[in-house]
Amino acid sequence: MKKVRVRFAPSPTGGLHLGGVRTALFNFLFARQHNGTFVLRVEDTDQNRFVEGAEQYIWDCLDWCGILPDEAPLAPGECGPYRQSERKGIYMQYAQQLVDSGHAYYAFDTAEEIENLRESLKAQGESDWQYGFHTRHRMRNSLTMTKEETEALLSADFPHVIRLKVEGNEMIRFKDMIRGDIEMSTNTVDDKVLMKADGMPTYHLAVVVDDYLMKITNAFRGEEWLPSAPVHVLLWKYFGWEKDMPEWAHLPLILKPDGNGKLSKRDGERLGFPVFAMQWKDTAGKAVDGFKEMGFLPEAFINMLALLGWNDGTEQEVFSLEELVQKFSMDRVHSHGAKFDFEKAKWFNHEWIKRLPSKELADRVAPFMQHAGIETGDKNTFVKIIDLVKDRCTLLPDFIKQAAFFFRAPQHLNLEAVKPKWNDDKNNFFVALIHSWQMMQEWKHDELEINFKEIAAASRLKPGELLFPLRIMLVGDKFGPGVFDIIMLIGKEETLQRVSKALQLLK
RNA sequence: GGCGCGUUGGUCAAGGGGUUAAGACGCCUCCCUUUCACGGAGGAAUCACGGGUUCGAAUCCCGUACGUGCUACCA
Repeated sequence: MKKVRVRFAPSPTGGLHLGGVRTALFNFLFARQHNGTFVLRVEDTDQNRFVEGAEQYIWDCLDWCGILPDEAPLAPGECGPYRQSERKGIYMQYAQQLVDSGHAYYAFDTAEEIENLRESLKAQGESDWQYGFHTRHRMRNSLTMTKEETEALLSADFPHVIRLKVEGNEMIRFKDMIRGDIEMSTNTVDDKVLMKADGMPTYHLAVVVDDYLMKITNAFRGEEWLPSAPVHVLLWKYFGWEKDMPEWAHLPLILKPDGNGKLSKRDGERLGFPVFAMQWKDTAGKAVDGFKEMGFLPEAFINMLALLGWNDGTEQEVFSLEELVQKFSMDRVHSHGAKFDFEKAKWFNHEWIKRLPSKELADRVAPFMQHAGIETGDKNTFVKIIDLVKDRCTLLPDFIKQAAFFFRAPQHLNLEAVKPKWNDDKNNFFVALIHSWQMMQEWKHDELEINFKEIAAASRLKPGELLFPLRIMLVGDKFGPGVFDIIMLIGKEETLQRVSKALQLLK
């Protein structure tokens, strides 16, 4: 049995999309599960689309998610280099091999010529033109020219590409781990360009050569690649590497929440949710926040992504990375796309906030608090606060509102909620309460509560109708954990100060 | 247009011939809590449509419709 090797092969062209992270995740899970190797290969063969910093960014995203690869440009292994631009020199010989064996040919048609031809045919109502087995004989290529003519053009460095020569009327069959047997006719696949005029390989040549050279055993990619899979299968065959061809798995698409179609960055902006894992700054300096900045825990992000197109068949929905490694299986991945549901994504985060130990959570929350100008101070106290409010927080920034009043008196008191039922009796109660609490030797939860109830009873008022105003005085509004829990944490001095101040305002 | 892939509630989905068609999110109604949450109980699907096969079909087969992807010297 061959050692499992998988690769995530993104193009460094911008922010890392949800779907990309999921592909990386499935690769990671599969590799870990089979004690295999997870490779990150950067597919930067398109020099026009190359974006500075995108590669480091991809690494950072995977790092944040906790699914770093074993081999990558930044962590070289045996099969480097891991950037296709740096492998430029090795593709030509393989393309040449195909030319020599008659499976590829030189084509000298310029992009303009082809475009013009396509346009004119379109005008005649022939819209499905493609450079292929029934048209290649009308074009300028080494199949239609004499050997001498071809040689002359080549030695004169006339711009050219190398195209795959796809024979017609052949059925290509291959197995997809998710969809089972797939069958397609070569009649619908065109003579794909293998080597571009700039000397770079196209995706088609590069994936096959690199997957072979990197000994990839399982190739996972998005469903949008399915139509060109025959090209790749053909390439594996023409190279004579058929027995080493990886097992394919074409992952279902992640669709936009409304309507249909692939989820795009624009949808996120339009509907108000992130699409990238982490913040991406484009070359113009415009930044788009990702799940991280939005306050997602990587545990939740990964969990949510795993369940987008996969489930283990039980009712379990919350999985840790370790559990996913254990339970993930490609044959339970769906063959149809799923609409992205941001509400459900938030639910996953809420679940993870509730589950993560408060001590751990505190470290994740602290940066958000600091960003809001709140110093979290003593860690033990902060952990207690986190423990008290975490049920109420869905995204990490929610902690700012839910916990701020522990650190500073509320800026604004929602007295409107209290005033309608405010009266002298209540006022007198609080005056008595302040007096009594000032005398307290020890500041203990149960004793404070007992004392509170005693004074209430003496004032012939129900504790409930007094607890509510007290909450407003301490928190500023109608939310937060138990009033006495709050009192314990903010302490005697602060408690009495807030109550006194509120009483002034209520006069 | 051609080719591929797909189609169970608003969304994610379990289900692989016989079930009252799970569960989750969201929504709605209650309970708990005189806050907000958490927690708990409940409510809502003629399984795209039409034909078959079968004693019996969400499940198998064939059509149709619809959706989506690809159809670049982009990946």
